Amino acid sequence: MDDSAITHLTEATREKLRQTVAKIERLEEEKKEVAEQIKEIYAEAKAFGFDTKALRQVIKLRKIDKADRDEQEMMLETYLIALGEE
Amino acid sequence: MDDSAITHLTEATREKLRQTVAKIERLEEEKKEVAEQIKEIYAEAKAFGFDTKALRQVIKLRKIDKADRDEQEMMLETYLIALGEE
Amino acid sequence: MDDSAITHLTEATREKLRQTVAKIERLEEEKKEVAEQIKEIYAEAKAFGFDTKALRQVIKLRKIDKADRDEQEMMLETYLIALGEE
Amino acid sequence: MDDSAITHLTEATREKLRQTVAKIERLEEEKKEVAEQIKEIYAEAKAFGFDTKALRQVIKLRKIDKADRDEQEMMLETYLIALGEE
DNA sequence: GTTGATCTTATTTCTC
DNA sequence: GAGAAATAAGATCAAC
Repeated sequence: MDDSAITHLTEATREKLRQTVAKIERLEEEKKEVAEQIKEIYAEAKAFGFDTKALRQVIKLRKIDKADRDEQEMMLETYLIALGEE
Repeated sequence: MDDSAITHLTEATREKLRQTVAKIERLEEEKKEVAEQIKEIYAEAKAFGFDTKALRQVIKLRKIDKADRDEQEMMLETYLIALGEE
Repeated sequence: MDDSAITHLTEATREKLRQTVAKIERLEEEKKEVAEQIKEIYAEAKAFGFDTKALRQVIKLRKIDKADRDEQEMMLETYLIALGEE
Repeated sequence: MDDSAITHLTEATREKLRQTVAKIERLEEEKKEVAEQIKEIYAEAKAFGFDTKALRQVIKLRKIDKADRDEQEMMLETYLIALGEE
């Protein structure tokens, strides 16, 4: 960050900026960690013998379903059965 | 994933599948929440008067800088080994 | 894309489609050739005794540096406008 | 590039290294340009009224086909007809 | 309402 | 062949 560029910001504004950047970077770090945990789950599932491509499809279908349950009834039923839920 | 493929999973395997799906969905929920928090920070910053486009650039630049710094740490050593010399 | 959808395209449109597909395929072929040339350069470098892993890092670092420089050019100006100051 | 790190390379080797890096960077630039040209073709096709999603599928199918012609005969016939080729 | 930007997912590619 | 990285594709959302 180039000091000369922000010299004429008030100290309060500069402080606000610093905090904002810090918060965003911390949250992005968190997000990254969660994303890595998800990858780990998929890796474990694969090691266990699941087809991760199919697994991803299931997740996606269930996600669509949550938003759109009414229009997708047949599909819903299909994958609920697939997951062994009745 | 088709019905016939699933039907003869053992109950243990089906249980494992259920747990895997549940874990992934929970983590994706977490990730989504963090993403929303990030959006909120940007919204607040905008309300405060910051230019969010520029703010995003700052974040991005700092990320590049960090990658750059990390890489440069490895680099002196690497160059020597790397360029065919010891 | 289904048959019935295509059948009643005009000949002019079909010709346009053919040309479009041909152009894309030619360009993808070109891209593939260039990628192969890059691989060859790395292979030659390796044969010459260079450590290709390090070479790749050099290329990558220079790319980051370039992105960094480009971004920094925009940055002074951007910061000022950006951070809510004129 | 840190001079002190490569000082003890012979001038010939350094020159070779420079040329290698330059060649790779030039080729990567070329590759990038070709990729941009492909994007342009898709943009033009879209402006013309083609469904780019379908277009991408056609390209993909034809690519698979090239590698795998025998196993894909019915599919092949379908999209050859679709493209108006007999 | 359409382009543009961002973010995420998916596929491919490369290396080990 | 498996894991990581690069590239491409698709989806989403804001801005003009």
